Amino acid sequence: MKATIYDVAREAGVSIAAVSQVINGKGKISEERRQEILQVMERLNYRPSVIAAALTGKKTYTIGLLVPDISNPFFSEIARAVEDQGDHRGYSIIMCSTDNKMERAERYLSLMLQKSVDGLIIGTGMENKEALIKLMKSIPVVMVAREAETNLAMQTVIVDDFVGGSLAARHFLELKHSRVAVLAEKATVSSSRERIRGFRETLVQAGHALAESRIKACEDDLLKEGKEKALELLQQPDRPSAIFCCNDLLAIGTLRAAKELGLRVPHDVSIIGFDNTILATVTDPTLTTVAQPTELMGKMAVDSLIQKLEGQPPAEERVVLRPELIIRQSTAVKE
Amino acid sequence: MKATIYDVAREAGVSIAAVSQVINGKGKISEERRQEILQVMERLNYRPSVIAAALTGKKTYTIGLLVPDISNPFFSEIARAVEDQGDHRGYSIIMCSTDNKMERAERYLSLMLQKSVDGLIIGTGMENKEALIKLMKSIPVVMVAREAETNLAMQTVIVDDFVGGSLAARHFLELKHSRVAVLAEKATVSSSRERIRGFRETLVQAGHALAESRIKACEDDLLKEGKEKALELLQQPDRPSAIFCCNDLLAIGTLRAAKELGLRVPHDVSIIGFDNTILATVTDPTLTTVAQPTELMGKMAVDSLIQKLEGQPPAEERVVLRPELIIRQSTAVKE
DNA sequence: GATTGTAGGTTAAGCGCTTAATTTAACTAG
DNA sequence: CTAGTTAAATTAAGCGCTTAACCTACAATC
Repeated sequence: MKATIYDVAREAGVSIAAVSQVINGKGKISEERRQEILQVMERLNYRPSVIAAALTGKKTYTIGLLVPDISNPFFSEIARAVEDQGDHRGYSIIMCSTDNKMERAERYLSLMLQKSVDGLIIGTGMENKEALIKLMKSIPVVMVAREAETNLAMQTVIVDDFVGGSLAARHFLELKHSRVAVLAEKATVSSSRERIRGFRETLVQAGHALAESRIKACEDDLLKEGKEKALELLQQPDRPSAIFCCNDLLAIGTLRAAKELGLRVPHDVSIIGFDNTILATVTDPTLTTVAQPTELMGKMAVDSLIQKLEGQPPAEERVVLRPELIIRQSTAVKE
Repeated sequence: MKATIYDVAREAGVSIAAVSQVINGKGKISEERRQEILQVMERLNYRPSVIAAALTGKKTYTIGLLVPDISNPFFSEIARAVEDQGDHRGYSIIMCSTDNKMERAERYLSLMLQKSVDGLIIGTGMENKEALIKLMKSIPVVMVAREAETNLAMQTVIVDDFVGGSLAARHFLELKHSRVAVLAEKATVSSSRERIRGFRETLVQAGHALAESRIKACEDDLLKEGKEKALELLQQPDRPSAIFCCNDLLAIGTLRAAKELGLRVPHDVSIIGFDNTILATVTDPTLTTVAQPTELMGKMAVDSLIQKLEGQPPAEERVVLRPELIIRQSTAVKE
């Protein structure tokens, strides 16, 4: 059986309060007693129960991380960064993959509350404003890589998706592509929306247009659906010479579609991805992509959350990081 | 403030015991009372605290998942499968990346105990037998994708790594490669060891040998180190015509090394990976690799663990799944 | 009509810990 | 020598829940 505070107290011949005090380094205890108690704790291999401590008002030192899919490399990289920084600051991470499904997200949220996590890092869409507002009343929340769909003041660590889309467009324009298309996630994904907006606006400013028919969105299995939608795009009359994909997974789907149609990348069609995950570095051809500073984002999200739940004033409401275009082999001057 | 069982009891004009009974569907309560109480719970948006329930001997419905690195696609795929099945059965997952460091693993384990997780799924090496034995006395443990380094009877869900290595060797032999090399993880990783064993044995049976100098191991950053070690292998006198890599990440490192040396894959050197992660499908050339049934493994590990911690007799001590060779473009007949 | 059952509750202890309030002992000052 | 301080430790209440044991009507049995 695991030793409890009572066991330690009995062995050391003191009250449990004394033991509690040395655990927490509070209260008044003579150095002598303290050492005795520490020894007993050591001997019994005693570890205070986080559960019991939490019940008396202390924290659980656990935070919930909501992402669309932990097996998507972008999010697993975020998750790793979050875990590391969390660990560094003494917190564990419960992971929740929502598949961008509101139903799943809400179920997980309610569960996290029941489990008394100290705070939440949300990297998935929160379409339900009501729910979010209510949530924030009961627990500190930080958004990461996704915008909250509300005008509420929220801690947010995000990349400037608009600029990201704009970078992609500018690159295409420099390469003389004006007949372009976009492959995105479904419209409820805020980051996709912003990327498209930035992409389109830059295009428009250069005197070009982006017809709705040139934008396709994917619901679920990004790889599979991405390929399907890319096929559709690439088989449109007046085939686009360049496609901007709102993440690397979609870009890979597009790569596959191109291959299936016998189109060479970048010769026949240029492709830009987003996220700069490990995937972008290994594809054939390697992927030109808009990089997000994943590690930094994860770290900042954690710091921001912990700062909040330790009651310090929030340093910065919104941290907007700069995306960066990484040029590799999947883009070239239009023939 | 969050409503407690007391609030519900007061509002409903009953004792907290009555409320507890309807929460747990136990005891004797008239259908009438039950409905009344349910309504009050609904109205107050009451959710029982898992923490408090856990303190009275119930479970936390949380399990710890230890893997070397959640951002390694193989493990993030495992993690996703574990999460899904866990969620399905009512459990949440705390994730722990150990980087194959004993120190990290042990720190995490002790933490998981303090947090009273119900069980542990371990997908990382456990070199410290003592610690493992002690651990198993206090909490149910299931190994996944890694062998426990002990002769203890342990629930284990694993792929037959020996056969996996053997499949790779056989494939090389069929392609007339006999001057082969191996790129592995460090020797403490049981799966790497078994894969090498299977690989070598098959080679030996065919009358060939595998010199120690032809085996290189990586410690940490598999991608970076993998490339370095692969460079070494590929620059040895009498350069190997084929390299077996103990996972896809290492194979990618090797791919990069080959490219850097101006060697064509598979023309100049054939490469086999292991895991069949998403990476293997996107590389250039796509990777011949030994596939593990990740999804199934994750699912079975969870089921096995839950069965154990719900007190049912273990169905099967050791589940050994069959690996499968997926032939893609990175291997070809020796020139 | 006394006995036995039983459905439908309630009481109260306890899970392992924290913490405010209190007690005790030792010491200082006047 | 006594009142007043202070340091060191204890007492006890409480966190939100579970559960065994107990109580109370009321109906059924002979």
